Amino acid sequence: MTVFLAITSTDIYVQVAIPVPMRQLFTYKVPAELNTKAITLGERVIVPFGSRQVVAIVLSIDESTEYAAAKIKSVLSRVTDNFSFSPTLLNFIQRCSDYYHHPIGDVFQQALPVLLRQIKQPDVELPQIWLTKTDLSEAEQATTAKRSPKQAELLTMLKQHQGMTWSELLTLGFNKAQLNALEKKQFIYSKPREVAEFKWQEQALLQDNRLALSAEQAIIVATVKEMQSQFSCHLVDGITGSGKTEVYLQAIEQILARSQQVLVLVPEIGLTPQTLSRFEQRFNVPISLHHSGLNDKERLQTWLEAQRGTAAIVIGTRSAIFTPLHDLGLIIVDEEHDASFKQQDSFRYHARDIAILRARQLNIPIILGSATPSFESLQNALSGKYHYHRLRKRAGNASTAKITLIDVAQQQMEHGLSGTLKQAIKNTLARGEQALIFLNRRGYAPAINCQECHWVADCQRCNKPYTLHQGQGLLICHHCGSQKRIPPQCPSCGSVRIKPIGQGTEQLEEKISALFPDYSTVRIDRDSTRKKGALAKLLTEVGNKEHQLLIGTQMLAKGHHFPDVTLVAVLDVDGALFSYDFRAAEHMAQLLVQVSGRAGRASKPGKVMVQSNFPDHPLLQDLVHNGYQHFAKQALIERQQALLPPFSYQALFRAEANYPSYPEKFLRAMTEIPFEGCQFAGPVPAAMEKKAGKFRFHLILQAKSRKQLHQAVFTLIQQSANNEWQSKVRWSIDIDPVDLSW
DNA sequence: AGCACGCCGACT
DNA sequence: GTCGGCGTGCTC
Repeated sequence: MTVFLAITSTDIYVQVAIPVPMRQLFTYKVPAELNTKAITLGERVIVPFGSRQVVAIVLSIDESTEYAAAKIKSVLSRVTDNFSFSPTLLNFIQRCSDYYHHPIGDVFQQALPVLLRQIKQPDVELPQIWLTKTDLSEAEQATTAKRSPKQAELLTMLKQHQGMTWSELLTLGFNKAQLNALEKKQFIYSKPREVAEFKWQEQALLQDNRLALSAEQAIIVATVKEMQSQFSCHLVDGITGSGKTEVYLQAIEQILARSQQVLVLVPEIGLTPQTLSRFEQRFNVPISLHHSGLNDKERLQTWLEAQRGTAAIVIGTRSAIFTPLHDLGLIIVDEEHDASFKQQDSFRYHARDIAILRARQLNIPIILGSATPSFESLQNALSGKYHYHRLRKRAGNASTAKITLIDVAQQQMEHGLSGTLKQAIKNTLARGEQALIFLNRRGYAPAINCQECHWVADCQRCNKPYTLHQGQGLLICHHCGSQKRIPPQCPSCGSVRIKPIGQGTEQLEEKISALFPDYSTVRIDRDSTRKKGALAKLLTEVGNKEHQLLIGTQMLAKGHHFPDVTLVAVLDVDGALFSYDFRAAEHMAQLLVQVSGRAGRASKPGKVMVQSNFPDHPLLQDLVHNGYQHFAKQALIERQQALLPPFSYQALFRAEANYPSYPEKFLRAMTEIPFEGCQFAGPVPAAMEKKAGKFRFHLILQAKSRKQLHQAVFTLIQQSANNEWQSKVRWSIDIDPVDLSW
């Protein structure tokens, strides 16, 4: 039909998504000469937009338009590289835009590799892969094995696989020098990878290291197999060392055996190498990577290999959920509770949540794995919405450190360190073992309490702790917005020692090495590992015991195992117990359990010591004595009673402007109309109220059902056009917000 | 988000 | 006199 239209040169109009934060499509005319080969949905076109040109995506093709003919411009050109969005991916991205109420053009922008968003389209080459030559001299190999073990390791790796890319090898920890050396010795050569759809062959499975499954594991693999052509969501809840990865591998094998592709999502910090290495040991199939260590060209190659069907497995971080896999058969989200799956700016999607959306759309299974499942996933599992699989048995030599609480209320503190803890660190170091001091930086504004009697300033109306806004010397309730001055004295005991909860560890990093001068201290955080390969280097040094005392943040809680670290010290958990952010305790618990899985080994079990002013707090007690699951179930009961997520649904409206009154007024105007089944909390100043000279306010909308939430958000967006403060503020929507502090 | 247009302050 | 500060409005 479209061909016929082209012949008679009837005008064709397209509605396109433009990379601007506007909730609308734009209509353009397609000149007949550009439509000789009929234009298709999902294609990219270059269009004039204002005074510039942009790459846009075709979302509808029409024979007529409602838009004023005089204002319509023509498409300048079509991008003819064949890499357009498939109908299913188009639909997926549109559904993401709808779910998050985020401008469609911006969503497409994020789903498209940087190089394909540009007017000047890249020259696409096939990725180079490295292979071993067939006529290797035994003698020479033996010499290499002896003289350069790392080269030998690389050679073995390449022998097992029919072609690996440089980015894979780099991610696995090899370097260019090793590769060059092997090439010089004429052991290996490179060539472009052919475009061929991945097809399962027997030698794709490297049999030798397949593990026997426990009964628990076998059931999961069998269940996934049974459901492999329908949507089903499986939560695999298993402690560190319980064999989650083996379950993934065998589930993946079933899918690969049908020549289908697998997408594996991992958290942002450094888990890709470990995952890749496990997968390479098992499968001789093309694996493509998508993580922050790759450049734009490499990411484009992953995207293209997935689309062409060359890649059998794609391993990637958050944004890999938008990879255009050609025949996707299974999605795995590892460490599904991890906060890095949620994007925290512009398009605030949660990769785990939309991964479920994508699996549902494609009628395929999805596996969520974690030792500390998010309350959302746990609730879905407990309620029967997901298949719930627990792995309780630990394989062989794995260990989990025990958590103990140190009551610091009555102790003399030295730079945030109690005497008890200081002694424990000393003892650990004296035994020749390593200690890790964990700095759990607050991601939330603190409450205040009395240092004498532990009275906490609560909002009487909401029964929630007030949040301190130091700048103004005010306490603000982040629930109802009520404010009061900081009391000069404790209303309970009259003491003047009123302090923010969870502070006083700021300069610790500098002081600590002074406290233990005989040992080498190393800091592992964002700053010290910014450089490429820096983290790997530090981890190696720690493994070699070049450092005895490690100081680190969040990132040390993830993935890496430290067998010789037998003491993990967590200096302060109290902030999480008294936060207006109802998820603070959940995150704290996940962190403690994750670190406890990082330390020690069976022969040398680790210990986690946690300092608190409130060691009797029921949540802490529950976690320490009954474990994460029990704690989570208890906390879920509290959430249910308080009607908090996952028993209700939230949207967070953020607004910012150069004057404090604008965002507040803008958001207040939104609260004027009530919505069925919905409540507003706020507007309140953001915990980080003034950032980059802008004043920021928050408004939370909470609804009993998803439907009611979406209806209300939809209406509020419509009405915002008439909001008299609308032009004075920048504002955005966060559906299912997880970080309320900024 | 860009980008142009426009209307006021301190410069060669 | 004009260069440029950023407030405002528009983009098919």
